[in-house]
Amino acid sequence: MVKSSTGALDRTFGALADPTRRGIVATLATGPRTVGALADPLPMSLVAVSKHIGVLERAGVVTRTRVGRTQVCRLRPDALRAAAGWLDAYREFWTVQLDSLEHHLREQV
Amino acid sequence: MVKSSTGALDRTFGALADPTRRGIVATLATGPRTVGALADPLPMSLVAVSKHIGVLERAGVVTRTRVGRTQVCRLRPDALRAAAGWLDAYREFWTVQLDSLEHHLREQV
DNA sequence: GCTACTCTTAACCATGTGGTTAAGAGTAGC
DNA sequence: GCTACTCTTAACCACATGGTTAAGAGTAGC
Repeated sequence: MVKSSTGALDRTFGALADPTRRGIVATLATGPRTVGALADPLPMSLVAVSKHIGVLERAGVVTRTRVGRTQVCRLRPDALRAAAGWLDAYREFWTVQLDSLEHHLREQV
Repeated sequence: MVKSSTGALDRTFGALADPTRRGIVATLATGPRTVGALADPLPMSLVAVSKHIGVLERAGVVTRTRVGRTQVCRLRPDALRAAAGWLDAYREFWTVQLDSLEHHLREQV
């Protein structure tokens, strides 16, 4: 089925739903890397890593720029910030709301 | 291919990668709802909503408990907190790191 | 220009998502 | 017990993900 409203948050959360891609994000947070440098420690082919980077790129989490014959990846903060912003709206829930859940459970006894 | 290490974060971020499910989370943040109440305003079948809830449930974001002949859904904060915690590690990046990126770009001129 | 290096594209396969309809399982209430 | 209500399971379809290998595109450097 065709996905009608594939928004930015969809792609961002989707991109983070994989340990390999979260690892790439963690690495890039320490500085830019080439595709090869990112792929080197990973237990999969370069092609697979390139495709993971493609998912991160489409999600706006990463940019690729050609430098000589290498492709340098950098982290873009915007998408990650948006995802964190969405979750922030529920920060209140898992602090305040926990108390009222506890309260509710006590009432059930 | 079989997914070997499908961790909790994988499922949590994956669950949030859909606007319908994020909407369900937003609704449940205001209080528990039955499956029917969640499905009512949504432009899709009850079955589709039930499957979305299944994804949220497997991700640990939501619990379902039978009450009479209805099924009541509640938000569980743990999974969301873990996802927000992961993103928090990069909060520094999109504030501090932005300055050094700017600095880097100026150096390139 | 030839070769080597780096990476992407193409083709393929298995699985999960995202939806449908149809049928089944539990519970409420007369 | 029968019926109505609420929800899940089963079967199906189309598409994206997550991996593979093989082949192609750009660039560097002799």
